[in-house]
Amino acid sequence: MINIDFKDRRPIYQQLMDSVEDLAAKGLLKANAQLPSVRQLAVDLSINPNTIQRAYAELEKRGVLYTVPGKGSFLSDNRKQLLEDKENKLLQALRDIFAQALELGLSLDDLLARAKNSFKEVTHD
Amino acid sequence: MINIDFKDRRPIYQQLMDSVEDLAAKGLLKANAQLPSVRQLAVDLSINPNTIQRAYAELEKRGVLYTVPGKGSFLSDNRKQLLEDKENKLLQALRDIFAQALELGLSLDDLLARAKNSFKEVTHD
Amino acid sequence: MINIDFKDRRPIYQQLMDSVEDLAAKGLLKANAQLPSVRQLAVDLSINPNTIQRAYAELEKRGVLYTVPGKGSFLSDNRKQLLEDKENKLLQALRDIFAQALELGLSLDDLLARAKNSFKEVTHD
Amino acid sequence: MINIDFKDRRPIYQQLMDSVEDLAAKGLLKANAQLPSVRQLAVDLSINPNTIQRAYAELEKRGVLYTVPGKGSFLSDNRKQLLEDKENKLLQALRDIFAQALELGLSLDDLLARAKNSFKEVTHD
DNA sequence: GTGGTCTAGACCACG
DNA sequence: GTGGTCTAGACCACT
Repeated sequence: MINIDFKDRRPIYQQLMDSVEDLAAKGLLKANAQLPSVRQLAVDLSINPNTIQRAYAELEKRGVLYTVPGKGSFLSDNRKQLLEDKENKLLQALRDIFAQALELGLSLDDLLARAKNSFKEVTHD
Repeated sequence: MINIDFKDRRPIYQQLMDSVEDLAAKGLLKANAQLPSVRQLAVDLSINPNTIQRAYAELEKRGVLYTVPGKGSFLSDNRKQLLEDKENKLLQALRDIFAQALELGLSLDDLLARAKNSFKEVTHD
Repeated sequence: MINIDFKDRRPIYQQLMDSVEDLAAKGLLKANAQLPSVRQLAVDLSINPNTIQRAYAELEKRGVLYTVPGKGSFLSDNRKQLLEDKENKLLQALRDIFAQALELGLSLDDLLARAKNSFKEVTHD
Repeated sequence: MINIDFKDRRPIYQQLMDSVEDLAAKGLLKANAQLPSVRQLAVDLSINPNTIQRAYAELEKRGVLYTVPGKGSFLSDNRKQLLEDKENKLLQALRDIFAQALELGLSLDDLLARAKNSFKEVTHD
């Protein structure tokens, strides 16, 4: 369910956070479900517990999960908010791309059409 | 022409490289035009000369510029190649966004339409 | 009467102690009234009996309640003392706030007036 | 300027954050001033660099400081915002106290008057 | 020199 | 068992 890519430039704790957020946003983890314990996940992923701890702590500050000391970590009930946030990020990323295309003098519609085509090819597998 | 943002997360040498590439891709710097000397740019931007040196060295390795010992650094004549590269990067970025939208169950057309709309509003200034 | 908030940062045994002390100070629990048994409360609140045990033990150490082996736990007759303690805590908290306001250069009277106003608004329900 | 109390219950990194925020809010540290380096402060306070690093990282996320990798950490220019935040925290703390006093049946004006009096005595030194 | 990440291992509080 | 904090020491990227 959670994969770490050691070749990825992003730090491990960041990859972890993204994984958990994705799982939550996609609904693969239900609200109030208990997450693997820091130590267990550390063993499973062959990662130092401190690194897991850091990811969980940041996710708690962001409201993605809540933690009950001595009991464990549990997913928050905010999938809707998560989805909204991710949607806004995608929108902002698109706008940034649009701006760059504009500056380079590229046709936006042409670019989008080509992106769609090559995307379909890839996902036809 | 070249601005450095110290609060930007990207390293300074990276920002420098991006700036030069952008200027070249947009045609604001012509082929074979002489670039500011390492020392001059270091003074202008209040940056360590080593940092400028690194950026120039990387850009030379990428073929964006060439250096004539004792004379200075000059822009290569490869605007076409640069534009193509940037276009491919944008396409790849779009495909990544498409994939994420798909995973989140968002409507791609809807997302694109909204991005276009909010983009137009912003750029109507 | 007693509520536990698992998302509260305070440990559960602490929340329990605070609840009992509050009920006693407010007079909602009379002197010598019998408290729920450890087992009963553990079931009611879905909490580990050890946690209840710890809270009761601490409360007994503080003189808030007394335990008759084989019969149960009963509230001590010290509401006056409890009230005084809580009052002193509030006074100390106020003094701390005053000190902080002073350090930040805020007007104490102004701050108090605004706190009163916004407090009244909230409690006018 | 920065003191750590090992008897304090608050974790060290938390004390550190509070200290820096206080210095910034009180204006004892000017905007864009460079903070001691992680390693230097670690030596000065006899604390592990990781702990300093953690405090600085959190302060950066809160916008209290910004960091230029390879150069150092610098105070952000947001004293006004900091002061406002601290003021709101004090207001909220006051409202909480008011609510508790109300529940205990204490006279708010009486409580405030006594707090003021005892506060003056202490600060008359 | 600077900050950022990670590991290993320890100790504490909580349930 | 759980999470939270801290130390020691290492390595990396950046200036």
